[in-house]
Amino acid sequence: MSVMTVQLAGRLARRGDVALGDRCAVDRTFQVVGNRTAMLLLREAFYGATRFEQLVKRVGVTEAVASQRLKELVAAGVLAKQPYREPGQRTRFEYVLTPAGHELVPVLLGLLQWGVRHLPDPTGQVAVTHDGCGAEVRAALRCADGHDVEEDEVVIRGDVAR
Amino acid sequence: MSVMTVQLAGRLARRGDVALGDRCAVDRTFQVVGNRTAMLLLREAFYGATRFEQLVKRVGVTEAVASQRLKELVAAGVLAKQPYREPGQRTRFEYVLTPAGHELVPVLLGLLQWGVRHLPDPTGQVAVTHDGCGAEVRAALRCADGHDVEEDEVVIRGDVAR
DNA sequence: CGGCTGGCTTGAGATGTCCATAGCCAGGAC
DNA sequence: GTCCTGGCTATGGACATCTCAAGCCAGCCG
Repeated sequence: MSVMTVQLAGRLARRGDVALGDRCAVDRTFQVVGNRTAMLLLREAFYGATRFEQLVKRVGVTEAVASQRLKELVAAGVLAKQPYREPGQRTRFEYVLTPAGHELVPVLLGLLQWGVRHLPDPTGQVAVTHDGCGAEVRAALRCADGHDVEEDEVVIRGDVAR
Repeated sequence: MSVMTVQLAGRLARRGDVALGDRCAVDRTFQVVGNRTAMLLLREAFYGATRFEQLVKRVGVTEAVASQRLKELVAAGVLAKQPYREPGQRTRFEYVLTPAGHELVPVLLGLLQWGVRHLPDPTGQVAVTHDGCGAEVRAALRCADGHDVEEDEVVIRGDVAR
């Protein structure tokens, strides 16, 4: 077990040409939310849709695909499948964001906002703003101590078995 | 042109079952960085790789795919293809993040950190920390006025032609 | 000149993700 | 019981993306 520190940006410690530190965390996350349907399901869950039919209609995907992706999202711990019963109805299931799912919201809104800024839709304009002050919202980096973190202050450290 | 406000979360204004406000910004962004190779190329560009051969080797993808994705990323304004010349060499090109590309870094690191937290790699451990204080780094939302923005303080407002 | 290297391009085949359509099942409503 | 609805599952085909393998071109090196 060797320990390697990757200091960003530009001052990158590497051994050979292999990406150290990360290796495959981005890959693994992408296995879960790296497809259109999963990301749109996540968006709709964030917007407040919970029921299967609702999700299918809003995402605009077939039931087969929605079913498959929802299963994967539940397995990955992004969504939870919870029973609920409306009066006079049988027990059904709804899909709600787990705490881990909520942690993906900055990523989701980062993608949304980036598209709004850099790939504008010619047929309509969208703004993502802060409810209190009306200013534009963007994804940023913050550390657990509450500091704003700039790109060059990020350290990715990996204890990678070799 | 009608204007609709989508207030999150749970207190969502909708008309019918169509997602308002966003419509397709997430989709459009996903056209650019919604595939494994593009995201990994972005990661390596962030880590400091610039040359074609370097990117190919580190991402672990074939030259054909790398060439294709790099072209798309350049077309989308995420990377810039710049000429450079090492002494005694002919002019070559390097790929560097544009300002728009740098704006995707919080998204990229958000995905990375989410994978580190929720999909741990059994063969090694990785940490993403703040250089100054050593605390864990995560993606968060911040508005242009500098406020921290919570999930339920986000307003997505769309002027959507119908 | 011919060889080598970096930076691609092209083609064939595997795999993944999508859509459309159809069908299954449980449990109220009748 | 039969119908209907919500929530899936199954099949087939289209298209995107990946891999492997081969080849092309520019320019420096000998």
